[in-house]
Amino acid sequence: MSKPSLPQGTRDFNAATVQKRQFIFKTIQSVFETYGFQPLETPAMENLETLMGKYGEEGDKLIFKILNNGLDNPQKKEQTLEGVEKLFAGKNSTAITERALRYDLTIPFARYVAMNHGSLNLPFKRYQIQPVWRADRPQKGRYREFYQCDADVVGSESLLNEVDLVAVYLTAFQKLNLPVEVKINNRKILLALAQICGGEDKLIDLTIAIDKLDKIGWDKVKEELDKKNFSEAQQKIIQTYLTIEGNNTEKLKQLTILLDNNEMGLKGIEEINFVLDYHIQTGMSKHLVADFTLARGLNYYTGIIFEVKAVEAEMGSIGGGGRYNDLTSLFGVPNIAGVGISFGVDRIYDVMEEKNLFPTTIEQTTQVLFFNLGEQEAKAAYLQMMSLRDKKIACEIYPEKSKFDKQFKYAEKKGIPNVIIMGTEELAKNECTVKNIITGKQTTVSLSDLSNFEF
RNA sequence: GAGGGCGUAGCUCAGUAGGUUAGAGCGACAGUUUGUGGAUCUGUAGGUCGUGGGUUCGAGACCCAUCGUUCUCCCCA
Repeated sequence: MSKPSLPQGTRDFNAATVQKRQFIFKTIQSVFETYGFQPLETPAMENLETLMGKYGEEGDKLIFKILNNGLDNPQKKEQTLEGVEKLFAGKNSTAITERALRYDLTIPFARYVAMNHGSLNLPFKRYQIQPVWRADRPQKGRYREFYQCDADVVGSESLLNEVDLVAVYLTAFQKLNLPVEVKINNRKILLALAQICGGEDKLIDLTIAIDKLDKIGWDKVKEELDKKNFSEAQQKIIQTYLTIEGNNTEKLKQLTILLDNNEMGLKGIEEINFVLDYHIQTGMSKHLVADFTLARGLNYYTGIIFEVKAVEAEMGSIGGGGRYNDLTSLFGVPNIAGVGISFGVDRIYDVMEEKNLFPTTIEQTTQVLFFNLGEQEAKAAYLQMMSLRDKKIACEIYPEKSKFDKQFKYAEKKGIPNVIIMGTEELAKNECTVKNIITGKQTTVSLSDLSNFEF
């Protein structure tokens, strides 16, 4: 028998880790609810067709596909072999796989909205906290199974939603005590830049090149632009665009000049201004940074886009989102606009752990351990324990009659602060001994008073 | 998809230019202590050196393959 192991990129979570993760989940969830979002859960698997083509070419490759059952059925051998042929031709085959694990929460949500739009009360605000799976190669801050916490609003084009979602981000991270910066940009601005530099069809090439700036530097970006046939004049504009600096107001002013009254661009700038202006009022604008190099890969975004970065941490983005004006049309229901954000809990956990930001109080364990000193003693102790449990005090009894040494060590390792000793001596007097193993203080308590004892 | 690092006891690692019975610390277990733990001391258990080939008189060490893991790039949370 080989050693047991875990699939690549997946993890087990021990008690301490689960409690810390729960802390993050609960914090985010409570913020979502405070802002009027309601929960939704969708299945771990979707029809492959629902997911394919929604995340770009790269994204499609990272979808975990589920092998169909019954492929060994001899009667279907022909179909199966044909399916395999299709796979080798680079196509998907429903004969081999027709289901896949969810890749994010946004597309399943869009699918849900498309299926239920008749009965939804628009604008519809939902949040969703579930794991997603990606067949990516694991590395730091990157797993094959990880949680996302999404909040989306559909059926409203108002920028007030963007304003609100920024507030959700900043409120949640403030509660988590994790300093962050929310970067904001607008796909309309990127589109405007593309229009100025050779046409809208250049948008994708442009965003890919722009996105790489902080990683590879301008010279390499220029090389990419050369390859994609951007002219010198166009490159000049792009370079100016990328080197815009200053505070948000200054940056937007410079951008306005650069984009030279491009209608789309002005619209984009106006939208960012709207959001910034609202948050000057709330005092949150100091955590908001207009960043025109922000592009975001998911190609369904059409308006404002966000990305959250932990301040002073070696970690990719810990959240992202944006506006998608026609996501449900992919599922045959046009004209439902939406905007949403996502929290990457696993990365948030990693950053908080690295920076030691978890409150010490969240690791909870048993409060009282009853020693087991024999059959009669254990039976008497059990009764006392049940009355403490009624008072919501977490207790347990050591299941075997063992030496003190062993029972003490168990309590110590599990971090149980109190032990109760009920042996023959104590029972004879209807008492028990309560010992705090941290302070070493020992108290004799009569059994009738035990349920009122302050541990 | 491309490229690098690492796989030796439950854990963290050592193992010198290939040489006999592969080591340490921590942990575990037992005793010192029939009902008062954390300390000390003593003792015990635990490894087909990831797996499979190859080179060699001889491989934990060298070579090849394979699996696992980790990191970087691509891309992303």
